[in-house]
Amino acid sequence: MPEGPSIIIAKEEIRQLTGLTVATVNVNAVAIDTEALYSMPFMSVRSWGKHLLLKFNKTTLRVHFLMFGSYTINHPKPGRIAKLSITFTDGQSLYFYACAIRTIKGSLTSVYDWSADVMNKHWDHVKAIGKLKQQKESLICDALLDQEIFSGVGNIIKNEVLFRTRVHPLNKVGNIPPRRLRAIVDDARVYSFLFLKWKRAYVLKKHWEAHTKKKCPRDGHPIRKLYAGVRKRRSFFCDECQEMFDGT
DNA sequence: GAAAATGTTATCAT
DNA sequence: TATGATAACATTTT
Repeated sequence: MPEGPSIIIAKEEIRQLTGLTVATVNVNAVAIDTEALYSMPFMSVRSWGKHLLLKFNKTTLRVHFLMFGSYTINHPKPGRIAKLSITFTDGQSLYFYACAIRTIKGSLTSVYDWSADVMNKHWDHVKAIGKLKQQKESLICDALLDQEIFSGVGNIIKNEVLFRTRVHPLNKVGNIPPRRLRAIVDDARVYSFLFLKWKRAYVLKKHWEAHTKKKCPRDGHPIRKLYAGVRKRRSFFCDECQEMFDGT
């Protein structure tokens, strides 16, 4: 479920329930005020990166799927206890499993910087470059996972973008030439939309060039796997065609 | 059946 | 206090 494009798909599916009125709410091990939801109209759905935002009349629910979260509409998963179940007065229902849920008070715009979301129409690549310049010592494989810079980018997108732009994941941000950094920033958005298109068509995995791969599709060299950076997430890369800019 | 993985956050140390 | 490392959580796939 996790990365930004998957949240876009969730948003679109769940949007069909907007306009309905909440009938019942059930939570399991989630600290939210269910009282505030009863009888409330489900107004709209938005997203910020990996955050799915369900707007009700007086409150907004923030759903984060983490690694394993999922949701279903009208069909609860047999034998599973949802973190959150909502039924509407017309009989339809919405279920969230294994996710983190919070309420947000106040306006969303006061909480979220939409220009940091790589899939948002307000995405601002200039701001992203500016933030990267603030952390020259970070490895690019860590910086790409920074949700304050690249909201919505996850580990798959990270690996694919670095492969596509031919930049080695172990580069320090400050060592990457401006033109290449710009290419990374731009491709984070471009690849996210490709991810979305391929995910919708159920052909995402077959388009992976580096992530989980053994052999480089460009030159046949081995793809190396390393738990790199302070985040220790899997990096898949080709030492031959992804450049190091460390001056050596 | 063990292990790893599209991720974040709470808690424990330093 | 503030920062950083580690643990915890949870489910599907390999």
